[in-house]
Amino acid sequence: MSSAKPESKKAQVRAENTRRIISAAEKVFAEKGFSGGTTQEIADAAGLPKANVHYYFPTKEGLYARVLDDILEEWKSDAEIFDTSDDPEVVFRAYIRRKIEHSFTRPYASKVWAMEIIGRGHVFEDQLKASFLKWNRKKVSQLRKWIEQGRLAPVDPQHVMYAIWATTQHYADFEHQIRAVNNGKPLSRAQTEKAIESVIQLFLQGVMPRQESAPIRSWPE
Amino acid sequence: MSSAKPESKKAQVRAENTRRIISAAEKVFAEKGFSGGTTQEIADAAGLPKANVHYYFPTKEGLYARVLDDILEEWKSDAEIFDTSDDPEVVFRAYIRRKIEHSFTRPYASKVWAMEIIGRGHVFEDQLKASFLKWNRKKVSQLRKWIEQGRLAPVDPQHVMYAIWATTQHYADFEHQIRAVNNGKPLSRAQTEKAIESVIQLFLQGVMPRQESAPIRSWPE
DNA sequence: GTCTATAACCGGATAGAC
DNA sequence: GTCTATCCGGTTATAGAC
Repeated sequence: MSSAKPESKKAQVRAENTRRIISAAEKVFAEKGFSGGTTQEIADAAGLPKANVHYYFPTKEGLYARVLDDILEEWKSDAEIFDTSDDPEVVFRAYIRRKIEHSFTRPYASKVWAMEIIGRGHVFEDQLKASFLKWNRKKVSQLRKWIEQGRLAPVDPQHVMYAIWATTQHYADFEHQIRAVNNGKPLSRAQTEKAIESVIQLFLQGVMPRQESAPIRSWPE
Repeated sequence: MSSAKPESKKAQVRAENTRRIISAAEKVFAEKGFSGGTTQEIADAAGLPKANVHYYFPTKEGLYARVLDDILEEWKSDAEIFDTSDDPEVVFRAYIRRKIEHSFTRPYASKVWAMEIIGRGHVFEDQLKASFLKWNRKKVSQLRKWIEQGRLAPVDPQHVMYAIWATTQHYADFEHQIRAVNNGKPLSRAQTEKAIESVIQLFLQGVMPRQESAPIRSWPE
């Protein structure tokens, strides 16, 4: 009576439980790996009995695949700027920033993806590869077009993409190492901003100094 | 009689078995993670019965720690150029090249390290951190010195190190993803060379085009 | 030092009451 | 849909003969 459709209440509970299980699984798989993370631990993190996890996701493998599927969608949404701007500098700045921001706001996603690829990558191979390759091809041809127009240096566009993914996801995947360097503390907001600026500068300018007042090369071989 | 010291023969067998077990463990842990990789699988890969693996390494955890210890030594030896050259361009070229070469010749090492750091990183925290931090500090101060001398652009040296590690180790850690992009085939020697050149160019010059004939800045803020 | 057999334990999955 | 109790396969580690 309180609801027009009796089913919609149940559907809502179902959606909520599903979401919580996936979120808990992302965290557990990120910290323990697929084999190391137990369904019991996922259930505890989701606040449900273990049997309920199996009710929503009959197998651990299936739950894991679902988690990865969601992560690929995040990877894609991070690149939306490719569709809304045609300026390479604007796209690089925005894409790198968004990727690194996500490395701090949703680090588990990046970690699970990394572990999947590092290991044998069965789910990637069987269920995600085709979608990923199609998406990657589109982004790479955008870079290639800019290179042909002389708006990007003549660098291999695929390797540039690899470098963006590597440098930005590093802040999520190697969080423990970075925290150790930072005296055991996670990076502050200001330090996060510094990381973003450093990576952007690397891509836009490299690390060699610019000779502002010297039109001829002043560094001998 | 064929050997002066009777013990040395046994010591030799011991050294050989130890080496084979560590090498097998590196491979198995890289492909399956710490929890997913079984001692049985490691024993099979080493060509020994499982009980013998336990004879040399009483616990799986201890074997894993030993594998990681060896990998940190490799990371350090990759940076030897920092001690033999004082030219930033030479050092960057050599360090990046050597790191990427190792990503192709010994990919399992990089994968095990990555998984350890991505997960909770207990062994890193307990046994490797101090040695790693000391080594890192030394390399970073070398970069900082060059920046003060104006021989490197004023970029944060620690983030430059992160970027080098990320981009070079990516070719080992994300090998499956890269192979998928490359039509399922591992990179050829020529493609490997292309990867090395691309990453070196990224660090030395960035991706923005150079205006060779324009001595004054032509890019407005 | 090597190997077979086994102990002790744990985790994914399910049965079946509610 | 939810939850308790349980099964079953697999894993680390060890005992003990050779």
